[in-house]
Amino acid sequence: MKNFYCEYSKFHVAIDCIIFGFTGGKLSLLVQKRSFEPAKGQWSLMGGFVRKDESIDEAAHRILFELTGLADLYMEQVGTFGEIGRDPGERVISVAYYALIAPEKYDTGNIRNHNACWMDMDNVPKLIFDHDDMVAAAKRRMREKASVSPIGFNLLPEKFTLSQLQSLYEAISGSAMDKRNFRKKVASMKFIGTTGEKDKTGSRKGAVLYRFIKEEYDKEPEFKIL
Amino acid sequence: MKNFYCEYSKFHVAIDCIIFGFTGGKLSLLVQKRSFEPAKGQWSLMGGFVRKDESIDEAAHRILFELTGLADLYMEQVGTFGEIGRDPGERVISVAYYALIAPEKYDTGNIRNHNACWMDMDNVPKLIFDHDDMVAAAKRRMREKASVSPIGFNLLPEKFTLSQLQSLYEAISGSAMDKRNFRKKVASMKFIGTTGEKDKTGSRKGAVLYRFIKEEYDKEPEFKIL
DNA sequence: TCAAAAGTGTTAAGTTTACACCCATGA
DNA sequence: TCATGGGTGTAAACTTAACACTTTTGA
Repeated sequence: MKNFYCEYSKFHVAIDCIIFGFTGGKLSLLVQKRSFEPAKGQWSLMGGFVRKDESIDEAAHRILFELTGLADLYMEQVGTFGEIGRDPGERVISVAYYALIAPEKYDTGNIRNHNACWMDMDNVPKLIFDHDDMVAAAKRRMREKASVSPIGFNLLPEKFTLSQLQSLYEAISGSAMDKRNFRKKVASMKFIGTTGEKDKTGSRKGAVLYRFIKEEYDKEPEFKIL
Repeated sequence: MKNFYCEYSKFHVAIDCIIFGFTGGKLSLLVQKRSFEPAKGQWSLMGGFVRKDESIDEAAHRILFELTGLADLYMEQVGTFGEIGRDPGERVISVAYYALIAPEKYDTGNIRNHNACWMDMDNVPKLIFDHDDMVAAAKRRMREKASVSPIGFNLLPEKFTLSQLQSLYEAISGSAMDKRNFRKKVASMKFIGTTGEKDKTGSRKGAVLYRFIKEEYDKEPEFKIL
């Protein structure tokens, strides 16, 4: 026997990316008008096929880079979707990843080139195949992770106000929070510190700008919000 | 263009199963001596390749059935492992699933036929390839899920004592619990009810046997232990 | 009769929730 | 001067954690 494996079937393996953004107090999703058959012209997640010379994580980063021009996005695998008929074109097994992208990093030009656009999270059109399931799974996973790990900062600009931070977590959890209780909790987190600067764009009074201090978090990596 | 997909690479896709058991107050793992190259004779997870005519979930159930003879095990996908050199034989992308198996269901004969055996959880030998990573990920996922959903009962016999239940959750969480606090919590869960029977094997006095009442749980599906 | 596991309540500490007003500023 | 978002503390409700002795019974 030269190679035990060769008698088994091989499959196309794809990556699909659920790309979350946050602007104007709302979560949004980056979706794409599909430019090839099957389902050409319909809305879908950004995706692509895994190549021989890359791991699946590398493939996910490459695909995301092609669309956004950004190489260092926070990404996490959600799960793999392998129903037989999920892609009517041909059997494809697809690994879903979610990514978090900060508004300051949006490269509108690059995104437009790919027929992609941001859609308000609770107003996403019907997507092709099982992409709606992928989005649902990604939301669930992202929410769980965000409640227990400081990944949310990847959705905010480097410097942010406490009101922004609160509205982010309200959007993630889908429920309103008490301002004073929220600020009390933030005050107890040494890894969220003031920059000394003020943001005057959001109010007449101006709000203090805070930042996430990774070095502090790494000293004592505990996080619990929501 | 006849088929847009055909220019892309195809991959072997495998399933690897992390099979958890619980006996004698300890979690255990079902591992297998590999009967083919590469890495023949070394310890590995139970696995197999996905076939053309089945979804990946179906493949996972099939593989588990071949080993255990059981069709209705609790299973959940952990994640997909796709590093290029993870299998030195050939490029294989592998989807890991964990399964929970109750001691009363152990079919020792069938398991032996597959060169498989139960290993005490914190005494598992070094496994091939990235199987140790898979086990670590599965443990993490199983613990998280078990703390918030009543999947643990899949590791117990139909009828169990409160001491058994407590030692299960101690094993899952890796930390001791207070007996009175634990029983208080259990008492507040309407979906854990007494059977009226007693188990005399574990002590002279005998302990009341309880059971998980799915119908009750479904009425008000909330669970929080640990 | 005694060893071994089963069973049983109370209190203190900590956490979470609810709640309302003053401040600073630019228009 | 006033409309707008920014900022601040306290008390009650609830949850969690700590803790030790009595019961039953087979060997």
